[in-house]
Amino acid sequence: MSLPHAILTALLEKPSSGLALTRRFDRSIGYFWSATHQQIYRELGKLEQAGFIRALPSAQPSRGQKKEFEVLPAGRRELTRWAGGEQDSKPIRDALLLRLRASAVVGRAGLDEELRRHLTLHRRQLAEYQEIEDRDFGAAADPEDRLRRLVLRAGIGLETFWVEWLAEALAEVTDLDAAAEDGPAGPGDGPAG
Amino acid sequence: MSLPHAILTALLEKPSSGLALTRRFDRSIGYFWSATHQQIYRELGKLEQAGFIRALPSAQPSRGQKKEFEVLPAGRRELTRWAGGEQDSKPIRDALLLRLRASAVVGRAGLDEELRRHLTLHRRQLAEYQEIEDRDFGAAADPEDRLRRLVLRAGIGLETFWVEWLAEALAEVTDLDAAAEDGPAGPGDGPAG
DNA sequence: ACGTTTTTTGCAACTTGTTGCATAAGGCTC
DNA sequence: GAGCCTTATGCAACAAGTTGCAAAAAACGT
Repeated sequence: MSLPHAILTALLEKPSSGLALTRRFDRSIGYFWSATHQQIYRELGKLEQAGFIRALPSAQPSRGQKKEFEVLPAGRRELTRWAGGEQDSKPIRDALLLRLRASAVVGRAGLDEELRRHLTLHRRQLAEYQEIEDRDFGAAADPEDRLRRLVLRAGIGLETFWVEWLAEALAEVTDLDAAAEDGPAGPGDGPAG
Repeated sequence: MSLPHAILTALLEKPSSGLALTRRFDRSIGYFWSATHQQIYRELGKLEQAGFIRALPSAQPSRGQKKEFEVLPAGRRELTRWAGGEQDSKPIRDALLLRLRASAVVGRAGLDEELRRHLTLHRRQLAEYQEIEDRDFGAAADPEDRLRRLVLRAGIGLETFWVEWLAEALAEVTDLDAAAEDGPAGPGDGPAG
């Protein structure tokens, strides 16, 4: 729904080719709006047809040959229009939380390993974000960078939350498994479900 | 990808009709795995064909007539199998963060209103979660409820994070707008972008 | 008994996102 | 210059999610 606007933003920050965009989506923008190269190429085609962007004249239209895009005035207007409206954040869809809920019914086999795995992943992501903050946002500068830093701090806050929650969850599950070994077990209970 | 497992979990917790499931997805399970009634009916059909669930014998197969489903042993096995694997949480896709990034390029017109709107929404959601915790999870009880409470606490933690971040963002944007009124403005700057 | 509303299930068309592969150009190696 | 890897663009088929609507049954009012 907002992929075109993500691309317009990225292209306004810096005109790029499809592959360069894909790379940037893997790094900065993709942290909060991911997209595959397929989506990006398809959307670039649509945006070009809509007259929002155009290929830089240097490149001929041939397959396998780099094609750089820049945003046209109509594209900037469209992004401005979109940014003036409301952005509804859709509800969470988190498979790990779903699995916890499932584990309450069919048993907790392997749950602690999975929690530990996620803990590692989120710690790594948090470290990456903090590295970016240290590198790119030393002293708060112009308004543009202060807004971008705000976005980064959302990422840091989210990862911090997950790391803390996962630690709490791990402690709880460990406690449950220990209790199941001594005491009697209820239905669907026990570490080897 | 995990909608069938969300439904199996819900049906194991309590056999239900399609509409009843939809209602429950609007409340508890949908807080971390949302689904429309369309998705649910379609998936119920697939699950029935796969032999994972069956309609309770009482109901005849006729349109507009309630049809309750229960999970068959094969369905429980499938859910157990799924819960034994890895659940990859997909990257965030947050339109508000995207908009912040866009606002850094095309101006901050209306940004503070939007932040305030989200703040209200997240405060409301947080209150709803806390009400559920107070109502349904007084004293920590059996292992099943302790796991479900853990899930709820993830929701509470996430909403708490957003409320805090939005307050921080609002302060930052207010400060930027104030600075733009006195001092000189850079490119893409100014409260009326 | 009759029309209206609500409940419940479902089809069809569409949009968005994913996966696997194809194709072309350019550079590197031998 | 033939083979191979990397870069770069793109098609096609599929899977998942959304939107709008239809239609049968039940409940309700008069």
